[in-house]
Amino acid sequence: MPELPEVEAAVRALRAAVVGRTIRDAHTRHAAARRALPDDVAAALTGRRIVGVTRMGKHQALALDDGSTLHAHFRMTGDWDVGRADAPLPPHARVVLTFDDGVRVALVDPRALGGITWHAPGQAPAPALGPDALDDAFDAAALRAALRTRRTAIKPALLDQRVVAGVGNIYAAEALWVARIDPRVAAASLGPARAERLVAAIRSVMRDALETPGRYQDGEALERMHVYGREGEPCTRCGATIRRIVQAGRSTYFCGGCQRR
DNA sequence: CGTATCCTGACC
DNA sequence: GGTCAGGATACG
Repeated sequence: MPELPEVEAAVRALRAAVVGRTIRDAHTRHAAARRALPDDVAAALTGRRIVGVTRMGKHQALALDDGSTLHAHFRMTGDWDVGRADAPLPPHARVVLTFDDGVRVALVDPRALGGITWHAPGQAPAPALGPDALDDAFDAAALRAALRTRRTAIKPALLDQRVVAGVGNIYAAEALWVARIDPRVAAASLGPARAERLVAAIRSVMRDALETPGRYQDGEALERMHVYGREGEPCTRCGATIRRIVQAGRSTYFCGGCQRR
């Protein structure tokens, strides 16, 4: 499910449930999850205490008391299920962590593209990322600097986590609509004024989503979208028809009327 | 840039 | 049966 706002909500729930708790059992329930977290590595987690949970873009890091890190990524369909250890396990639970106080956290991930990996102290858990979309370091100057050498269109560039961390396919489309920028515009051609508008739009789209409970696959969340999933519908701003194109293999929705090249 | 790949489920 | 899906990476 996750772009930055959904991951942030998941991190907050996880943090409240597990910081200060000690792992009593860790195991995987799917071949892909086991490749990422082999059985012996999972077994060695017993006795480790979680000392902190942080988010970097869409990545999550669970700091352990021995200086090592559990790195979690939801990819397309991951989410945490937090509950009691004696409750029935939800469908598609791929990794299960049980804690000393009876709390159980499961990585629920129907497509099993996400996962948890373990990293020894000093090993970087996440790949190099650009500034987090909600970080003050993400401003118009930083965005333009990151885009200057790109030869791609702005929309696929926004999905590159080295440009800005946390933006995904849905909110990239929504932010470009808010900023009135055509997703096909060359990334490197973005001027100062449009970069400013785009940064502000990304922030506001992320903040709005963060403040709204629920997930964006819910009908209620999709109703708030201005362009995503709305091919053929009239633009709420100018009335022109929302279009769908494919960029870098992914759907892009935009309004051909008020999003300018 | 495009394509394929990792997976499963929903939908046509 | 085929297509598509919120992500990311590897390769041509």
